[in-house]
Amino acid sequence: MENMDKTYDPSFEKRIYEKWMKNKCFEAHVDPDKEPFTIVMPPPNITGQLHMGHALNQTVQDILIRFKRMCGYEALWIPGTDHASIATEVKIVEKMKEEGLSKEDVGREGFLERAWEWKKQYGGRIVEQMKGLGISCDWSREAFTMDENCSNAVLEAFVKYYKKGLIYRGSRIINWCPCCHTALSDAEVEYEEQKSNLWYYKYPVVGEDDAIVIATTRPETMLGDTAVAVNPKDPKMSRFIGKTVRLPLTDRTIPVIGDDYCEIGFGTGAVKITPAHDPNDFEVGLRHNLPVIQCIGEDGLMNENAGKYQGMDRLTARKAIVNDLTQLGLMVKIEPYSHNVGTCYRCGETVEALISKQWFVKMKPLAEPAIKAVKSKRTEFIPKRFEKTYFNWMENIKDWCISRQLWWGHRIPAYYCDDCGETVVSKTAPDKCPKCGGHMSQDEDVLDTWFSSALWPMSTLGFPKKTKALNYFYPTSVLVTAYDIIFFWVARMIFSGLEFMDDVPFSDVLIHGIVRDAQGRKMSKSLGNGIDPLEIIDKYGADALRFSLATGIAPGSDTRFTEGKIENCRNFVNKLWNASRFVIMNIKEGEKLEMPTRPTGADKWILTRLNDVIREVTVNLNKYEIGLAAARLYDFVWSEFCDWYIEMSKPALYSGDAKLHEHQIAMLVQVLTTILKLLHPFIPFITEEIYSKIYPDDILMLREWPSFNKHRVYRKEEGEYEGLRELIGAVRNLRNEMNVAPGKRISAYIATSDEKFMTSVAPYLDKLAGVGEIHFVADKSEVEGKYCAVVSRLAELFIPLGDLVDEKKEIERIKSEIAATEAVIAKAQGLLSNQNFIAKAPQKLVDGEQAKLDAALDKLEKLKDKLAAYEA
RNA sequence: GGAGGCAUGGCUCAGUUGGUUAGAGCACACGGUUCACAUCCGUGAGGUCACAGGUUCGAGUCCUGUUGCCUCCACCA
Repeated sequence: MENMDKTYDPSFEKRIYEKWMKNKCFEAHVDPDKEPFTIVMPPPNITGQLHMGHALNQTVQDILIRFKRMCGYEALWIPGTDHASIATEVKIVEKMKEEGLSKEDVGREGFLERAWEWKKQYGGRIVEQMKGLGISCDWSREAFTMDENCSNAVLEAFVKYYKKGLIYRGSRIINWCPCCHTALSDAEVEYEEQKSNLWYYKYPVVGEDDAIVIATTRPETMLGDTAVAVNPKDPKMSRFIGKTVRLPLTDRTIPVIGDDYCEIGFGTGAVKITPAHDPNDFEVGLRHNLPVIQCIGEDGLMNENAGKYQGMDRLTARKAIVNDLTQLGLMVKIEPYSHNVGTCYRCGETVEALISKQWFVKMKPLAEPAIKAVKSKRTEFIPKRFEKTYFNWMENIKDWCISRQLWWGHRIPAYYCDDCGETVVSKTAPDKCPKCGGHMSQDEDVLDTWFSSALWPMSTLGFPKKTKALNYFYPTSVLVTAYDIIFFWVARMIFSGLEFMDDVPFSDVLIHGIVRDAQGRKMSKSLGNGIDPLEIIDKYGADALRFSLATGIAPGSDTRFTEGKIENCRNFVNKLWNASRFVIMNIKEGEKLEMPTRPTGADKWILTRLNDVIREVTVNLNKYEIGLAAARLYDFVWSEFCDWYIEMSKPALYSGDAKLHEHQIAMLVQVLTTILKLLHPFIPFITEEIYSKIYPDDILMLREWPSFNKHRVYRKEEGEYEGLRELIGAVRNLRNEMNVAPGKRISAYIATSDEKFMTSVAPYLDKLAGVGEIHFVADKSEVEGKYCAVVSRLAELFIPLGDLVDEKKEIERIKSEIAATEAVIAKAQGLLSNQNFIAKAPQKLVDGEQAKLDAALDKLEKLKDKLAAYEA
């Protein structure tokens, strides 16, 4: 048949992808006769290009979706990209900076034009990258978080939440990034440990010759202090309560209050309270009705409340204040101190706690059903331990700040009257104020990017429209994502789904790990250790990349990407290529390739093994144990199909007997095509390519998944051939140890209880162990001259090696085998003499031990005979 | 402070509900070029499964404790 190149070259991948696209293989449709299986892709940010994490994430999803599609589900995988409000805006601002432009220079309109241009460029590139990976998503449904339908979903959600009182606008203390110039949600703040100091200084008590020492890591916020708190139960400090202290560097005095927020025994026993710049202090301020004085502005600079420090940035002001306090003799001591500082997850700038008027989602009422949904297993996490993380977050959740002072994103559908200040929240802009008829202006801010992501499983299926697709495909089957966005995304999708669809967005959440570098470090831009999936695809092919990502992964665990692993997987793919090449080049014109009705012993062995593989791979894929499934296939294809079955097929193929040949090639084709199907979800390109060489008019990805066939399981033959493999291994070992030339064929005397079987496998002994000539004997007494013996459960082989036999070596070999056999006997006897074992262990195991013991005793006897013969 | 994970040959990892002699890849040693594949084939060496207890007929696997590494959450100034 058709020639295949000697070495696997993945350049056919593009052609195969086009074939799938042309045949609309990825498209799914509402089909009431079939059960849907749906995945929505976590939309990659349009900030740049795909990294290994995306490749892993998408490989996992593609494996699942291809598997389920072959299993007969109406399998829908919806692709898309995320506008990534803040992340993209940061990138665009950076790029504009290179041109010497700022956001203000180009204005809102101009900026948005640039953003859409960016989306077109990077979003398009990402799609091309995804196609290169071979993923089978339905591109006709490709979505973008800011396309028309997703935007409608956002409007619908915002307005509905607002009408229910679940969205409100208010002045609260929020996280502010002075660099991105926007509010952030709690989830968007990352804490990192920084070395700093703890400054101790005095606040003099008014009217007394006394002072309270406070300690702080942020002296610059003292200008916003409105109280000093001590614990009322603290015997040393409670006397200060009700007194007033002078706030140094200002002309203000502030009260000393009692509040158990101040912990006894910690620090100096007193803590300065700055409600405007610390969330805890803000709470204390509310309890004591303290004024709020903001001294740091949104630009990160000291403001008009900072007196002479006005205009300084935070760190400069800190130095100046420390200096001034020292000059005044108020500084007591400075200690080195490391503590966690909140930073912006996008730009890394230290975030500032500020009081600001923002929009919030009230979380408690939404969290409650979301917790219930997971507790009642409507949604399950795999692995389960992540449910704990989820509960912990949901149970301690605070209101979600959703407004961002950015331009790229969904503009908040709130309108304020220029005249009377009336607020209207509506999907469409009101022409005039319903109260006073004045002009209404839309809120300048946009929504947190995660607000739209939270609606993704619905909005991609048509929500807010009640589409047939939404009805059929929702709730989706499984969400596949890394553990780092459980809070950002997974949790928020769950409460949004429950709120708007009255149902969870997905039944399962499959959490995978992150891809690390060879040293186990996180791949990151700053370390420069990222590996570009595209380069790997260029060098090794997408299949090799996919297989290396799928091998050895376990739910929830990180994985390392190493050059060695990718090479190994490329070699595996090459192995499959060559095995297929062997099969295909041996197909003769006109041969029937259907499954033969009368399998031989070796056929029965491989069919039994194959059926076990089908069962295990299917079970593991259903359990999301992708790594186990991949490893099982790897081992089976390489060590059983290639190393044994193909080798065993050669005598028949080269026999010159046309009937034998046809039977053998049909078997090979049948086993191979089953293997291709099983491997297809993992390495779709090469399997499709090979399949097309056998069945040019067919498409593998649309074929049915193999099922376990109990009529093709032959345990007897399986056992016999496993025995044969052992025996051949033992002969090979002997040949090696005795330095028999690899090409040299040897003869053997065989003592066996099953002469018929041993006769039937004679060709294999010849081909695989170089035993060209066999003579059956009753026992060793019939063997003349020097020989070595191989004892196995099937037979005893006596191999005359003439002068090659080194008696001393042979005696050593026998002795070590006796020792090994005795160890087996000792263990089995130990177990079998233990009454508890007999009574409590499963019968199958007891029988197994007994059989093992009998075989070992028999073997030992023969070995001992042999040894005695030598030593005599 | 709270929660979770990991610890298996030189390296990277498998090992599912406890049950043969704990597996694989890489690396290593020895041997191999006609007949699919040197991106290959055969053989071999290498492990007290972190440590200490416990449960069990039986523990790499379950429980308790110890040590070391890692992650997430909280953020007490």
